[in-house]
Amino acid sequence: MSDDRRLDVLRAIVEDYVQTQEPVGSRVLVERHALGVSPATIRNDMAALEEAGFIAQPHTSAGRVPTDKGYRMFVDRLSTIKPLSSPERRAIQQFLADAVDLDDVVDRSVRLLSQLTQQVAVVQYPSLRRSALRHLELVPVGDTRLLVVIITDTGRVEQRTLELDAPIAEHVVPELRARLNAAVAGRRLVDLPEPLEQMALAFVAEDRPLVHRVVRVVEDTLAEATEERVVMAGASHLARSGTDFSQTIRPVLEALEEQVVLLRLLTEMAEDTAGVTVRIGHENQHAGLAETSFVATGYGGDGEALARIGSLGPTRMDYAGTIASVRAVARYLSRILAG
Amino acid sequence: MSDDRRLDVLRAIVEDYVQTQEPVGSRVLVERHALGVSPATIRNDMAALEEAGFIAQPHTSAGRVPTDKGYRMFVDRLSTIKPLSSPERRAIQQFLADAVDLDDVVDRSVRLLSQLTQQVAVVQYPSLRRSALRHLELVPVGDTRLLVVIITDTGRVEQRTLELDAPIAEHVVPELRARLNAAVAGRRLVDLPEPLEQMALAFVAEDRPLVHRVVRVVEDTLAEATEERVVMAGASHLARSGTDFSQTIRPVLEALEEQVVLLRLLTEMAEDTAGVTVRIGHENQHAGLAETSFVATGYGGDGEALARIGSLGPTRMDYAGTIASVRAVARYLSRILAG
DNA sequence: GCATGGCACTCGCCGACCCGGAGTGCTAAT
DNA sequence: ATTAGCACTCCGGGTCGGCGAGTGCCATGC
Repeated sequence: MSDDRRLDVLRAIVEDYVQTQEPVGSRVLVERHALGVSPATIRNDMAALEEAGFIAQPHTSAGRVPTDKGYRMFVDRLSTIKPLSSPERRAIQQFLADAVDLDDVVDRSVRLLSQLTQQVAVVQYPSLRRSALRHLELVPVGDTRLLVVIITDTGRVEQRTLELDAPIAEHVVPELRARLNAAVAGRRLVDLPEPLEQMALAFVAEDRPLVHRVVRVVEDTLAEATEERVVMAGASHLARSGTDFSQTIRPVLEALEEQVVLLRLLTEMAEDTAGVTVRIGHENQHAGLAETSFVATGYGGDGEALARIGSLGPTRMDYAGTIASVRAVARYLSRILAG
Repeated sequence: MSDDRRLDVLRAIVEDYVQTQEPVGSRVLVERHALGVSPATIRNDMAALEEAGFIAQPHTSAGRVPTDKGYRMFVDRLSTIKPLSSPERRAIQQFLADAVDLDDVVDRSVRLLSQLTQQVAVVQYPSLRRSALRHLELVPVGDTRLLVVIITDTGRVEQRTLELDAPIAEHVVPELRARLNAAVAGRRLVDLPEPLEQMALAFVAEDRPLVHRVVRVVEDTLAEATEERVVMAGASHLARSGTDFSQTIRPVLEALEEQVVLLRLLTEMAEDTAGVTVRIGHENQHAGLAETSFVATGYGGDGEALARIGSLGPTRMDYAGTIASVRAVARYLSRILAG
């Protein structure tokens, strides 16, 4: 018995099942793939694969269906990554390049990926904590309110309103603005605390409280992991016809509406920016996602990813194609943000 | 024959059908409602109602189901608005009051409404064109780029990057910022063009090109109807079990993913801010929404609404409850924005 | 003239039944 | 180790009948 052939059989089963959505039997397997052996032989291999937990049969005498473990093996052994066609690449590049600002870039990316994979796409905004700051702006609003606008080098803009106890002294704002910007410009969040503390010392004692409050807001805003934003598109693909998946659609939609769940999905994956991570079925923590797989990778930043992007679909999805699409969009997205 | 009773019958049919989701027959009708007549009498009325197009029977001998026209009549005659319970009101108020910024307010509103109605909720961001400007900020980025940040009195923030041909003269930015703000502060978009033109004249000729470009960006940004933003929540409610609606779910999800469709949905409704508008089934232009109804109203602004908020569900929805919820959320939302 | 009771009729739904086909596992032979 | 043959299982689809809900109509009563 050849282990090699068994893996071939597994691969063939996955491929056929993904395509037809129906349990695949030994006969059609030899017909559609050049396996060079008879159905009976395949049956023996299938029995072994089932014993090992890679495939299962829904009913006593139906064909076989891959299990999560089977998909896992399939994905791990997946060597052939189909590259996208070059018109496809150009289309992606062009579409992303037309974006006018960060919101637009992210929006286009998520729609694009959803379109390419015909699945749900998820994109995380470039992380604030890992971005560098480009500019801080202070805008007095009325007497006792101060609007703090934070602009990062990825083009992300965050705003916070600050309620003050006492009216703002006129002279403080311009000075604070100048010093703040001098202190933070070009720095990443991680490197911020000390320069900011230093800067605060430069003010006269009576202005300190205000300065400290502003500093705190800036730090809080940048630190809030909660503020990580995630956008999603293509939910309608979940309702693709001809699949019992439509029974499962409710919990999936519910999961996808929870920012928290989306975020965990994206961040619980391996930290290396190079590779593409695949989570299959029950490997996802969330119960509602037990029948879905998620393919994700990082984008932006060198070495350490700025944020992540991924595609979610039924476990019976086209893994090779999805991986290729996710990787491609991530690459062009990184390029846009860097340029 | 009493027309009054016929309307009662129609009302009873709608109420029962909304509750049970099943065609309602003459017998159960007299059992569950105190109509004071026999099933046979009801049958006559039903025949008349069917003749008039208010109800229909799915199969020759099944109960009756309201048509779009029937729902329309029902809604138009709907006098009893059930007010929300006072704990409910308090909960709404509290939940919205906890919001930290505009994004948060809108986000909370849409989730809240979705929760209350157990349907899809849609909220439009306060319109830029109708908002007043609070502040304009100019941030030079590098030598040839200028970031324009626009802040409205509703707390909305828009940003645009401007690519310039020539490096920016240092002295221009502060002056421009000051004059711009003097020109626009507190004004609504509609009233902007002249003051801006006037202001541009105050600059020496060589700075005019830059000034004009900035002015143009501001006007364009505020004018772009495209930039109207709409957020949606509660898509999972579409997949509520026990309804053939799950067959129709795909086109609905597709429609809801199109910002354009959402916007049309919200803006094609009557312009009066006071009332709640209801669109039933085919009254919605979009084909995918033929089996849904949409309940919406305006919020913010006095007299003329700043933006709109609404709830979308199957035509067989609880109109009275939905109308009450939409109205309640809109009211509190307006209050928050005004305060 | 409207309401009502009675009655025949129409269908849709459900369970029973049956059959064909696909697929398997096993065994014996190569 | 592979393969052909074969008996067995079981799902899916199709047919059939009976049941029940509901209707429309007619004759009757107030």
